[in-house]
Amino acid sequence: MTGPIPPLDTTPGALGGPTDLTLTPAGEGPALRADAARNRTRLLEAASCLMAQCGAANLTMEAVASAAGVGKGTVFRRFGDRTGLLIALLDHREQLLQAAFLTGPPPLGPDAPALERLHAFGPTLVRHERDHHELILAARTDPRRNYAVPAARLRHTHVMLLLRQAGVTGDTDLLAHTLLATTDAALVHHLTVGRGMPLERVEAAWHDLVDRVAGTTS
Amino acid sequence: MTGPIPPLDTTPGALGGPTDLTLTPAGEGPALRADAARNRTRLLEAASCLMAQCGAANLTMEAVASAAGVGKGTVFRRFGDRTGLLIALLDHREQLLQAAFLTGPPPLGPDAPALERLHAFGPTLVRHERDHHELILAARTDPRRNYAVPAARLRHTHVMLLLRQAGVTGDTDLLAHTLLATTDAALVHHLTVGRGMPLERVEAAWHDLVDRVAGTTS
DNA sequence: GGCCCAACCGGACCGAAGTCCGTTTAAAGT
DNA sequence: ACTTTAAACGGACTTCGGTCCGGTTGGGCC
Repeated sequence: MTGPIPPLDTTPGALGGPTDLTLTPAGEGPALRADAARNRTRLLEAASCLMAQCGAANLTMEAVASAAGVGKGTVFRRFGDRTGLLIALLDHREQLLQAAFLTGPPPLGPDAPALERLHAFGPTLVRHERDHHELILAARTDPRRNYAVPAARLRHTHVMLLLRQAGVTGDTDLLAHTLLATTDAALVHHLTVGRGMPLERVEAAWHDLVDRVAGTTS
Repeated sequence: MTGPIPPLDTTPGALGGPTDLTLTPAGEGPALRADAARNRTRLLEAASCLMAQCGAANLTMEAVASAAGVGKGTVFRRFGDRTGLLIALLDHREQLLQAAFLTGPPPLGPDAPALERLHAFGPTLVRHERDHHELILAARTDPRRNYAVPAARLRHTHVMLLLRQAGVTGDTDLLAHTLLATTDAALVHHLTVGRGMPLERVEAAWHDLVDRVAGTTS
């Protein structure tokens, strides 16, 4: 929290390419030393295992460290902080999602018309967020961080591109943010669990919103 | 975190009425004992003062306690946890905002047509969130909590009502959530600070979104 | 005015996040 | 194979949020 931020690599690809994250899933980090790489996977496995047992909220750094057979300092060196570790775990699970909408089959993948892909993207996201809401919410100590994370930027770029391909004019950048906001894990959790709303209604709202946004051309 | 939740009053009005929070700013708590009430205001003042000096992120419970001349246990008894204290501080600042759109002059207050009020509400919210973003973001440890807080519910109900009064049909409940999501402090901060976007553009996006949503009647 | 109990108070105590620094080691160059 | 150096390692240490429980006090009631 103090000092001018040490080297600190966090997750591989956390820094990403300079500005060209247009269509690549996630660039790998700058190559770790052999032992570091080994420990990294050990730590992620241990964390994943512990989380399955105790839940993401009860995951302690010390427990992860000793389960992986390393010291606590190592965990912090690798992931920066607790949130960094959780984000790394999350990133790993997001690879499948990214593959689905970047290179998968229609209607999500590139072989479908843009508007159709956009419609299909919402429910996919909502379900993904719901399935991992525990981890996602646990990883959200600093809200600012979520927008900076590569996975989030990728989603945003993707939606923005689809909007443009669908012929939507106007501020597609902010429209994409609006659309994505409706799939936020905290919101979905609040609606479905806290207020007992069926998931179908949330999905219907997505389709409705896409129609309202794409229907007119500003 | 364990146990079946003690009495724990948190902020006055934190619990709010059962379900009728339609138009009241915020009900007061169940009347504290004289010394408790005195300490409560002392604590809020001390916290507010310390925050001005060190920033919300560096506010420690112990510092607040000793600055107010009470023990640490007292702070936790009164506000439940750190987040509770921050929310109480925030609630205090929100009174003005609530007064403005519940009983204030047009175009925000009740003497203007619904659609006009809706248009005016966005920029007001965005500026409010930006002005207090430090406190707001610091208070957001558990994202689920933000939707349960009375101030958030009030905003939501307000927008939903305005939408209906403006003749918008469809799922106004979720549309209101969508609109409010675009004024989220973390998002606004990310856009304006992290990406250098002018505030006017965010406000323009609000107006555009209101038009797109209200333009068609589903 | 005096009694009683529920609510309040305080600060010792605990657990976990994050820091620090002396030691060890991978791997690149000679 | 040997040296060198930047990186990685580990665990003691600090700080802070949150809990606990014995002692104190406000205020309704007789």
